[in-house]
Amino acid sequence: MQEDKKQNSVRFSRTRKHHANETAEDYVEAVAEIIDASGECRVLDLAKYFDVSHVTVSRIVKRLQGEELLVTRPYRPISLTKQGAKMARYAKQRHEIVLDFLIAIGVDTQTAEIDSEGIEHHVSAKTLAAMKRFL
Amino acid sequence: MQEDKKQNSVRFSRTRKHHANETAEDYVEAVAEIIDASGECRVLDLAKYFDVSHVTVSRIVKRLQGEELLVTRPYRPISLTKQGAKMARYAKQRHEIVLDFLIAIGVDTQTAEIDSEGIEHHVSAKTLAAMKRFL
DNA sequence: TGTGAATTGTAGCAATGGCTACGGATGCTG
DNA sequence: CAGCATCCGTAGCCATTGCTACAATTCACA
Repeated sequence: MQEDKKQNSVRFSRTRKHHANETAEDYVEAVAEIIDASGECRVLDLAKYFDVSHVTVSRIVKRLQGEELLVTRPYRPISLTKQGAKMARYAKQRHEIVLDFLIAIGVDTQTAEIDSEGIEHHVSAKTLAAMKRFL
Repeated sequence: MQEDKKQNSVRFSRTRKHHANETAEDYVEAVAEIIDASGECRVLDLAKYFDVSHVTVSRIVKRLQGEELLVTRPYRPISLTKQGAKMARYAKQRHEIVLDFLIAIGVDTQTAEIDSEGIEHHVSAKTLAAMKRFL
């Protein structure tokens, strides 16, 4: 019973906290991507990227700045901290492996792109390794 | 640009709403599992299952009753509606396919159990089909 | 340079899902 | 059948992520 409980507490990790992590990963990855593509990243770029209002982006950016994942000043572009860049690299790598893996097992590219976005946050190191072996 | 925006709105489906769906699926699946295992499902059973407080369960159960996924009365056991049972069957099936698939690509059972919980909600019909073909 | 468009921030609302503290129901057991 | 333990509901707090409406800032161009 105790073991079951412990196991579930891992399996169903507390939602709010877990999702905040996913958001952080999505945002740093997007910031890296946007800077890479266009030279700088603004609040509105992220709003378009995630298809949410600029207000939502603004608030999340503020939170992530507090977590020292990115840096910005009012009305200024957004850049990643060292820590944020590290997270972005890791997220991107994981994302690419999941994407390539889905394509490798026969999922069409567009579906693979959609699904990999959702899946990537739930893939442990071990599963990621298994996907790499498969590729 | 419009196309990109549209695509992203699918890829990054609005979090709150999406997560509410995940919660619903997790709960109906758990209710089905608990009833199957012990004959009835109580609030506390779900609280132990998800390792959250009974208060959280109570509120979510109320919401899901409003969505006609399950039925209960104060201080009484919880059962699934027809619609809830259907969702539970679908979720269970999808869960099992993802779990078996992860094991098939070489992930150890325990890790597969953890990861499949998170992954299952993000697997489209097409990806699920690809996993089935692989098995 | 000044003014208007575009961008970003702030205020404040809702929904969801965490929690503790406390009170009411239920039901077992002496 | 009385009382106590267990179960469950309510009140009320917080955090996160949506939103609209409005205010402030920046920037380009006339």
